Amino acid sequence: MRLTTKGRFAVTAMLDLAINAKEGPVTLSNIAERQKISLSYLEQLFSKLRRAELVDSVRGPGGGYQLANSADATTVAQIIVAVEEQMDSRQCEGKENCMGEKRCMTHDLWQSLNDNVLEFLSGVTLAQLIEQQKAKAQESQPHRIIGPASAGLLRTKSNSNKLTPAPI
Amino acid sequence: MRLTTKGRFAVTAMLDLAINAKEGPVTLSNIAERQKISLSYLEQLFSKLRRAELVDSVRGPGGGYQLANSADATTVAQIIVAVEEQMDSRQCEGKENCMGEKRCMTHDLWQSLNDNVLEFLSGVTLAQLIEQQKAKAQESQPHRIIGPASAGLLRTKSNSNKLTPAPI
DNA sequence: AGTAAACTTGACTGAATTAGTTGGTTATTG
DNA sequence: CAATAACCAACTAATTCAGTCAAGTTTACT
Repeated sequence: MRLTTKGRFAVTAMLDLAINAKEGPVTLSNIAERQKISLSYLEQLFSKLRRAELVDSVRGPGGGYQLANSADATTVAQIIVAVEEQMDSRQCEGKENCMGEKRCMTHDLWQSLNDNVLEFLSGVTLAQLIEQQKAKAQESQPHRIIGPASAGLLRTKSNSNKLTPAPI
Repeated sequence: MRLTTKGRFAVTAMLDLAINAKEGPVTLSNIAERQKISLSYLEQLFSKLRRAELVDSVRGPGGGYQLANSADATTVAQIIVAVEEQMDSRQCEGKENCMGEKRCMTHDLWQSLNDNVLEFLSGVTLAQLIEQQKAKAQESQPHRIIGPASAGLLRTKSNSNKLTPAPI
């Protein structure tokens, strides 16, 4: 998995959709205007989002896009996976005995790091982001918004707790 | 923050360093050979790593690089921040009243997402990665290596647990 | 002191990705 | 039929990624 501005744009657009498509579909031109993202770039992104079945499209006048699932069933992880390319910086491209002896170190290592970041982002839904947006609008106090969402990470089935968390 | 192959290369190289620089510094040529990364690309990466004070360099014959701090005081987050460019896909470039009314949505939103991923990666040290590498070499059973390291995420000081984790 | 090993730096390159543009076509509504 | 808006494909500029090349500098060793 990869984290670039592309994924950010996609999540931003999906957030806009979740907020503004309560009654009827929303056009990409609207999103483009509100979020200051170019229309054609949005088209590319939503083409991927549609193929990933995260949004539904309605053609013709009065048409536009809607979330395919509810806002609390749509995770940031889904959006990013749908939109970002995946990275493969292993010198072995899948084959097993890549470095001869101890199999190139990065082989599984990054896979698990990926999995963990992904699992973290799977714990953050659009609904949560919207709620935080509202909450912040009232309090207007910054810092640590999504923090507790990381509770999603606790769903790890494993239990071998050999690893001690490092001090910051 | 951003996650690309660049950061992966850097972490891989730092891991190699941590493992092989137990006695005396290690040359980039050695790392390049072992990890199959181009020497000059490593030079660029280590230039940044040195400026970030994550490695010490020793010049002259017999020289090379060493970790500046111990392996369990060096986190994946530090390495990635040192090496990756940072992303800024906000249409407002820092100024406050960007969208007029509700300040462009992405303004703090991504900051907190960033912070959380970063905090997660701060919980993973080189020492942990090495240990897992060893452990796996014996068992040779894949899946879920870093999982429990996410315990680092529990260090969130906050308590307002309004956000319920979403089902996968 | 001289020299060679090794790091350091900068400028430069091709490929890939990002972001945006242009110019269509199809489907749907009125 | 005309307007709207999704869909689609090719193309472009800018940026980043990854690597190359060619200097320099520092240090150790003879």
